[in-house]
Amino acid sequence: MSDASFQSTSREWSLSGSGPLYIQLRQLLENKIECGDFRPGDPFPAEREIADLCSVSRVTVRKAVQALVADGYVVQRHGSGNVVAESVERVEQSLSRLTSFSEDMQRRGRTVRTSWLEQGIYPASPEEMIALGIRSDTMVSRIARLRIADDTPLAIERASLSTNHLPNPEKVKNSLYALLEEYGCKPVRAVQRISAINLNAEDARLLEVPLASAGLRIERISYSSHGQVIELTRSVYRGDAYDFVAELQIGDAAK
Amino acid sequence: MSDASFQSTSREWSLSGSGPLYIQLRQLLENKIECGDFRPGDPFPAEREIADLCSVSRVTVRKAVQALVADGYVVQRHGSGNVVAESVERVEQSLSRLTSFSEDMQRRGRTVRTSWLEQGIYPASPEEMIALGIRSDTMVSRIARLRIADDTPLAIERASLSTNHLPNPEKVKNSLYALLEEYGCKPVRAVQRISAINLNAEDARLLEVPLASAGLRIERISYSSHGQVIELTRSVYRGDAYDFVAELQIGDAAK
DNA sequence: ATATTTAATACCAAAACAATACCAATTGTC
DNA sequence: GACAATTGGTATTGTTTTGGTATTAAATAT
Repeated sequence: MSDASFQSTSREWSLSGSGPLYIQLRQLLENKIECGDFRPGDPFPAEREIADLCSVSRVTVRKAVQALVADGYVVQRHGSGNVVAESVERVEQSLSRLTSFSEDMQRRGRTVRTSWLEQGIYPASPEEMIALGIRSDTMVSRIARLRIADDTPLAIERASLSTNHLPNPEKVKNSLYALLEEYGCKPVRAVQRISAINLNAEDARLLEVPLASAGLRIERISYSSHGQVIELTRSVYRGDAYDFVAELQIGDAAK
Repeated sequence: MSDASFQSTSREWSLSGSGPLYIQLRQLLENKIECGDFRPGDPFPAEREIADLCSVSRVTVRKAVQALVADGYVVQRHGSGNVVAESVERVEQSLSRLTSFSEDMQRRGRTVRTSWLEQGIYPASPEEMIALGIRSDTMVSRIARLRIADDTPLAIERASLSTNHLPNPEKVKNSLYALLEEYGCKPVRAVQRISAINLNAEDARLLEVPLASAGLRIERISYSSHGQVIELTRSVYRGDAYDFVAELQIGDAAK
């Protein structure tokens, strides 16, 4: 309630630039979000409040805010106020540890076979560029294999690595990680994103299931001990034949 | 009431901050619990008492208290009074990461709604009998709810419990785990099985997606500290709107 | 001059907030 | 067991806050 001359960070609330006010204001607000001045998740200042702070009309503020809404920066909520949104529209939830493919298969006593689909060096796709953090003119090593358990195709694994980390993808025979260890870039941490998809034509054929069957899609990014991205692996598992098992401890250990 | 300057402990009962009263009050009460002012185990001040102390309406107190109930801090008991819950908060938080959206959704500025589909006692299905380890003539408590964010249905949760552990499923309002705490059977461990399915007619209708769309199916079995099965929860998430994220440590730390 | 953009004023509508009054369940006492 | 006191539960309503919209006037571009 007290006066708002308090100033949280380096940037102020003054509009001293040139051009339309609502454009300047939009820039100002966007910066405040990008800088982390407004944390995604919590309330965005009310429109009248911003209007007072910047000494402009509320409609001007509105125009700026609406531009941010259009770009997905903030969500408007009539009666309760606006909030800073997270940029992703897909909802995420965390799990603890997951069992790995081989681990799981062994436990179920099944025989595992691998069929190679792809093994070589190719121009990087946009998705690979982003995930691996490489430039557009770089090549990447790709390894794609079909996992077969007891003559039933279970999963397709497509791994992409920078050629720095894996210059000779054709040499991978069994364990990718064993070879990586030779080059001294062993992954120590990984983040997996698990979602459900309807299989496309190619994947459905490979997995020998009808088109549009449900599949588990797992995108994994592995990091070295230095925090460097090592590999991007996109896998698709047959939904009708594979389960991921996660075990959680719900400890009182907290506090 | 003028003489509210009375002060029971280190902290006062005055609300001098800014913002909605019930939020301030919630904060105040939560602090008192965290500080050990109210010890877990026994009685929480009556609502009318708090109302007098803070010179606010009882409904305001109620709203604050209900927020605490939703987070598992307090258990309400009609007629006899409220009770400070045990260290449920960690349980709630951990399981919360898996089941409830509220936190994640609020972070994204989305409004969360829950629609109850089923709440009662029914004859056990074969699957439930096996998972819960009960005899064929036993009844089970079922709770089924639809999780909705911004008018977009995101998930269906179907929980089944033995009637020994949850004799009154219709009483579950917010937190299932807070209620379970009353009966002294709180889950400490859970195993989740994640798979992909093509949604059946009913689930597709509820989630407002085309028939046979891909969905994430998560089956969770929670255990008490005695290794007894507490609950079986079968959830279905919209594949096009939900990701699960898992972070893994690779290598030595395993096992 | 005329049309478009810009920004202000004033008013509308929806949601949340908080208070009053009343209902229902449990407990203790007689 | 009946009854009263205490406690949580609910409905209703008025107020406040907040976003939403129409209108209008000035500035700018065409």
